[in-house]
Amino acid sequence: MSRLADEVFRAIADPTRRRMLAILEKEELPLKRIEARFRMSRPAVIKHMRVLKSCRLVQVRRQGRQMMHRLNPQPLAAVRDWVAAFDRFWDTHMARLKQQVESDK
Amino acid sequence: MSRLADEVFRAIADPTRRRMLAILEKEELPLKRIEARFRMSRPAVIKHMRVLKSCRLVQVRRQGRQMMHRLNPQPLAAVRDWVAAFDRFWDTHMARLKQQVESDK
DNA sequence: TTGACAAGTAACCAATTGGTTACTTATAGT
DNA sequence: ACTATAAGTAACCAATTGGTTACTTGTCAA
Repeated sequence: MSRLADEVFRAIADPTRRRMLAILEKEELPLKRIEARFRMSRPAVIKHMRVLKSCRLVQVRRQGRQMMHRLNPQPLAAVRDWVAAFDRFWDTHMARLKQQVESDK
Repeated sequence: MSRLADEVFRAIADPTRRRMLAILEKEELPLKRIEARFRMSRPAVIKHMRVLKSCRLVQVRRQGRQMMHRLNPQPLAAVRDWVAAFDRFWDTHMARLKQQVESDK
């Protein structure tokens, strides 16, 4: 598994960071607007954003003295794909169970 | 978000635990067979399994003196669903982009 | 050019995490 | 009853994590 995928799994492990992504899903926001939504200091928010940026889940552009943060869901594809593999496992097992039930008739 | 979902996100954040799930995807295994696949002590493996069990990703049954471990992918549904919400975001943005491109013609 | 404001760094701290070695418990087989 | 084997706990440790306060940097606007 790629180093970036590892980072994404780590990034979304924290509930605060998941909330941050959910907030950015609705709109692009400057740091101070994000900050206002959390009961923690700015440095704490900045650290979380650093984690999200380093795995490309959040992208930033400067606008005057504000840093606009926007969501980039693309790296989540790694998570989606990883989970999907287990869906197939699930299906297989359901099929086996069904087969067993059938043969018991 | 539910306490169990939080635990699942934490559980799959660790690459070792993801590998363990991948191994159990293929077959139900006793601890010592799992242990044999990792270069770490038994207590370390047991601790990882404890995390996986506490969020129901792994279920255990006794068979003689062995503890058989099997995968239960069901809790991963929380992750699948959470990621799926962002797929919709992605689609929306792609649609907006397309619309923009269209109107530029 | 100075004042105000947004963003960011530095240094620190307590709690959690992922690992270790040494020891214990439980079950099977002779 | 004894021995070997599988699983598990206890106690510890270093590194990482998620937070803090105090201070710095960068940009706009008067």
